[in-house]
Amino acid sequence: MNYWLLKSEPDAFSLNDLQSRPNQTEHWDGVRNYQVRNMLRDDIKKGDQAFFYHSSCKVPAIVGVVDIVSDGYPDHTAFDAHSKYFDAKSTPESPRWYMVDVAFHRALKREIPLSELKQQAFLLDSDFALTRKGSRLSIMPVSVDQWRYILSLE
DNA sequence: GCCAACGTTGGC
DNA sequence: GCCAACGTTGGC
Repeated sequence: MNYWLLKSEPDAFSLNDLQSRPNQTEHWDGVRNYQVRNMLRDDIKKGDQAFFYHSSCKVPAIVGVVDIVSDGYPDHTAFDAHSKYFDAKSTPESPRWYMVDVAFHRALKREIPLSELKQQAFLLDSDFALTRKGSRLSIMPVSVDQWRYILSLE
């Protein structure tokens, strides 16, 4: 079992939005970055867990935990000419983009802001991807030790 | 294959 | 709104 961090802009899709969905489940679609695509296609598996991170907002922070409830499968929004995620170069026969399904697990007892994570020597020393300079990936791996450490800050 | 131009992300 | 850091595109 592996751990991840998923970024989302709360104005577009927040943890509360996920909790409000039918079955508290949603497709994690629209990823159009090859490095993240590879993770979705090859590495992220049903049964994994991920932090839900709010980005591009007043207080960027880890706000909750979600369950990965599917393996990666082709992102069908790429096939839909009306979708903003349409990509003519991705076809059902040869899909270019992938997604997984995620389910609400729980909200953290308190939000853990990025500013606080940046002050944690353990995370800096262990090369935590979120606080790494220039890191812009919308999905990133979290080690078991990092996962437990962050939960201990709750 | 290089690299300039452009677009995007996301913290501040 | 600014801007640093990346990623992508396309001419050559």
